[in-house]
Amino acid sequence: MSVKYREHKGLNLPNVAKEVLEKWKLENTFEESVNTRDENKPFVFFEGPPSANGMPGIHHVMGRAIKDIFCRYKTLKGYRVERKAGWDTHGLPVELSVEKELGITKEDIGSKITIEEYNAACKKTVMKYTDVWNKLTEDMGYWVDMSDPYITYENKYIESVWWLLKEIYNKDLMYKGYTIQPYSPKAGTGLSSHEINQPGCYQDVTDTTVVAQFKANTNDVLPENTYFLAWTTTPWTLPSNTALCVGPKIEYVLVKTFNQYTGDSVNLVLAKALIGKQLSGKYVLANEDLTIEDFSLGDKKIPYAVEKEFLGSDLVGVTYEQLLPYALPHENPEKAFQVISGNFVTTEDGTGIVHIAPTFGQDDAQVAKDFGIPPMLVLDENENPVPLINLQGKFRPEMDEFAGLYVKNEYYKDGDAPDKSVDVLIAIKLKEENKAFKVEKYVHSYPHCWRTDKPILYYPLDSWFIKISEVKSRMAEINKTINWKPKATGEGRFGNWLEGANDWNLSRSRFWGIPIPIWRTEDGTEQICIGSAEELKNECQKAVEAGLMDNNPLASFEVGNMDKSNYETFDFHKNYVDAIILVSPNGKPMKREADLIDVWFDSGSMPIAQRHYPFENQELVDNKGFGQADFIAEGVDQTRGWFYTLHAIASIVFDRPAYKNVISNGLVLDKNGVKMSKRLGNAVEPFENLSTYGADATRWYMITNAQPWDNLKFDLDGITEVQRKFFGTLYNTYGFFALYANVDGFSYSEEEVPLNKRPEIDRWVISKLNSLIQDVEEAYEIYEPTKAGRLIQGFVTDQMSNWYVRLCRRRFWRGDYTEDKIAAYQTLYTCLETVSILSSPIAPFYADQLFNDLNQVSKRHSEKSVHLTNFPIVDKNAIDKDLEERMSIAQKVSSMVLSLRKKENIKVRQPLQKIMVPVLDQDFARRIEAVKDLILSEVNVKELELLEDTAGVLVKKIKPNFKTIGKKYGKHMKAIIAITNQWSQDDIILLDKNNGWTGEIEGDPIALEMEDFEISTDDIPGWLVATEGNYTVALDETISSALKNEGIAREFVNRIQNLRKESGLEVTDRIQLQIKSDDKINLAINDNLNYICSETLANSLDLVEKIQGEKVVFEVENGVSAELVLSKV
RNA sequence: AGUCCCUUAGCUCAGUUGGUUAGAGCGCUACACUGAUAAUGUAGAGGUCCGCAGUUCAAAUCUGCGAGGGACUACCA
Repeated sequence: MSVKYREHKGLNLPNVAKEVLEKWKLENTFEESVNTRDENKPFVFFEGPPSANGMPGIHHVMGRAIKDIFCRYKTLKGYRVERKAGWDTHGLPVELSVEKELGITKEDIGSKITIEEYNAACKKTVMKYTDVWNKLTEDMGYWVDMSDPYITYENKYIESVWWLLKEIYNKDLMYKGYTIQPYSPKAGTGLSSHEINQPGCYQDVTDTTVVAQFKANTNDVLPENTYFLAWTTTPWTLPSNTALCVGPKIEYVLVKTFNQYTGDSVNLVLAKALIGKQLSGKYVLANEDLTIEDFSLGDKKIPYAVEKEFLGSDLVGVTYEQLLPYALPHENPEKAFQVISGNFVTTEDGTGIVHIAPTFGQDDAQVAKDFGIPPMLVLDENENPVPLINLQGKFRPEMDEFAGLYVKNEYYKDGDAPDKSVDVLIAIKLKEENKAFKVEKYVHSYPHCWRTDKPILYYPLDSWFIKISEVKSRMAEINKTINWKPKATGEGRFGNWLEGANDWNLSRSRFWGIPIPIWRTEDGTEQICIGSAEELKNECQKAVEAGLMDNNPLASFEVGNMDKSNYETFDFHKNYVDAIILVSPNGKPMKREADLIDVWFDSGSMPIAQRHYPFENQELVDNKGFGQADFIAEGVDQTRGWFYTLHAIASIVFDRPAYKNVISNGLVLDKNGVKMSKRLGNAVEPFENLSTYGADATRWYMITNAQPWDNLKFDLDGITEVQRKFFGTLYNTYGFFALYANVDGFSYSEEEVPLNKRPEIDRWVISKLNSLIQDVEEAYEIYEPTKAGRLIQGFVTDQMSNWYVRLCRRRFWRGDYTEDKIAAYQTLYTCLETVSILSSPIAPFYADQLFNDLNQVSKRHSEKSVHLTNFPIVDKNAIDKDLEERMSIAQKVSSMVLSLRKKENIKVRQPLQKIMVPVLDQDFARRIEAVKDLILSEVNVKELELLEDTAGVLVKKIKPNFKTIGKKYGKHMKAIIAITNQWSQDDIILLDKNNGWTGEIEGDPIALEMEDFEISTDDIPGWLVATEGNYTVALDETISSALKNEGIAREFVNRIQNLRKESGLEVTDRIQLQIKSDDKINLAINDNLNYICSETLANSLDLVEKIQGEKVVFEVENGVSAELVLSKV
């Protein structure tokens, strides 16, 4: 026996991780775990690309632990799980951090710094923290191939993205439209919401506001001369009005009164809640002194009277006359000028009716679109639809007397501004035409361009869209085939989102990203979408031949050559491709559309772009399923991010789901449930955490504490608990095993002791173990890691450690190396080894160490790591539910006896004579008989007596079985309970005799059988009794003198064992004992001499009058102390 | 504003198809057990199962309304 089980000095999980990590590196364990698996049995996993320009947080540990668990699990199941890492490299955060770094702004790009230089800086910055990320990956034990990651800025990647986009383009699912965006006419550029939110952008300004009167077309509800009142702070948008919006649930009134400027009699519609606000000042409610008829223009008071009330929904569909008829929408003008409804309408200010100008407001555009209301777009000289205001911020020619005027005076050069702004002119015009109810100055906060300091407009700007609206029903259908964890996220949040999905706005007016590969003629009549480098090269060639370009920028690119170097001969980024001018079929020059693609399209393309499909890896993607993930996992915040874009692209292009199983995990909050942020200082630093507690404890805590999709309240005390409770117990169980297996030289070299030759407790724990394998496998299979972890933890702490080992201790450390002992070793070994495999996906480091500690001696596996083994196969024959039930009885009964002892203050060390258990059915009798010895030894009692109720001494209790009776006689349940509650002991005996009960309740015949009742014993008169559920136990508490002495002997054994331990003796050392003679204990010792000696490995025990050597004094029981000397032989 | 999720002991969480007295761990108190244990056992204290209404013989569980918390979307992640 040369190799021994490693005996560790204390459990240090961070060190374990370090040691195992070294081993993995040395042995290439990760590569092995992939390469040794069957190539034809792939399990496809997609790694969502993190952005490496920010530091990782503790939530990344959570997300990656989930990914890792299932990849490792599937590996154990024999799948080949390749995991290609990736980096998300484009997008606004990168650009912002570069701008900050260089001290420049978006405006400087192209002037102070070239786009080329700027993009180079972005490229450099984006990978700033790769090392940190790689370290986190390693430290937390996340296995992913970092050696060859996909990077979204690489030309190969972009080429695949372009290919996808062209596929979508070819399906006629792309179009150029517009969205309403903040726009600065002075700067001539759109602004991002980020720019709008910069401090100082919102400034208080005084604007001319108008409450306009929109004349309703008469109908059943509304009389002649009825006007809708709508308030606006931007009168310049009134010519572009195409609808009015009411709140469907808001109450409106019809008010009869007069226009203060013209004196005309008018009927006004406005929200009831705003009468006071609008009809104030001059306006007074008509009364006896001032009737409606009395008014004439010039009077100081204007009477009004409320005529009618209605709900907003009643007004929907009513049409009205255009307020300022300069132009009509070029499309569907007949649908314009009607009342629609929207939930965003409030009665906080204004009139409760909102003027809608779809071309100049985001909400406006949305609500108009929902109701099919056309925006005020007219056709320009080139037949392109444009709004009534041009890009300089001036009214178009259609606006007659207003044509050419800036809509805001601020846009004029200093000194050039007219006295009266457009807003004022419009207000005057409306007043004169009986179209203005009220004109007022109003101070409000309005966004300004941070660069020019001029007010911005919300303006329709060109964007490219994917027609999601056309494919969303198919997307919803495909979504139904995806297994979402949790289900509700897929069906609810994601499903609903799909149903209501808007077209996908792809355009981003930034610099660092994938350019939209569309080239277009100036008049927009011809365009081309480029889908590959080859195509671009060919098109460039045509352009060169047409004389539009001097040379072909892709001249040195060799078509079909997939070498990296070949793909570095050009650059697909904006700085490069914007210089390319292509030629249209009609010979016109085509320029690239200036925008970039939404970065979400980048990451959504990764299933194929990571493999440069279809230019490379066609076989893998087309025939081996690598274009479709078996499994992905990300945070729930990705529902409308990555999950969505993956799904959209795969659905549109391939008509299949991008992933079959998906876990969307919740957030990691601090222990008070507050989101972690640097600002609050409550963020947990992942590296510090990992080095303090170790990856295993952190991962185990995260996974077992809450379901992944619930938010995790991250509490360090929780990790400590896991460390102590789960890993501590597992470690100690192994330590116990190793200690004695080394003493006995157990190396699992003996023949396996057949199950039927092993004792009941061995078969029990093996049965439990196999149940565990089955349950854990199922939990992993349905992507429930929390369940798996909790099951394993329960087995380790409750079954294996606190029951099996506890009850079997003496089998390990007493007696010869018999078959029983070998069985015990084999059993415990099997448990430990199986646990190491089952828990390895969650706790990869510790599990590997445990596995190797065991395997190093036994050599049962040829694999050098637990992660290279196979998931254990359930031995269904070993599962014996009856046995598990029996043991559960033993556990319960033991616990009850211990509780009785406690109640009577009798130490467990004091043996007692007898317990009695009433049995009411033979099944129970058989079961408890089988585990009798275990119970007796656990509770330190000599006999167990089964009490059959022959004499009728047992007091019985009866409980109706609600489940079975409820089904039959639900209505009479209460009556039945009332009856059975009154039954006496005799009634219960009678029930037994008659094998049921029949009767009548409210005229209905009732027939109850024995299975409708549960009969249990309540009490055994004259005994100390504990009852729990259906079990009852009685304890004989008389202590005879023999028992008393045995108790004293056990007390001695306990003290001597403790002494041995304290003196640092090895478990195998033999000792000799001297005890000072004392009448009170002599008998107890002499009667149990053999017992004491064999328990404590004492060669001799002498009772002496005077003891020699260093004595120890202790109290045996109240008032009796003993003196003892222990010496090593 | 919309969509979705969550709410059970001081804390973290279980709670099967509705069914008997709603559980576990941590923490607290006391006592015990232990030649594996950083463990463990027993007992005690601790509950308006967020609220209201409904369905039902029976609701933590199903339905509706509401409250509180959270996430996402409201255009350049």
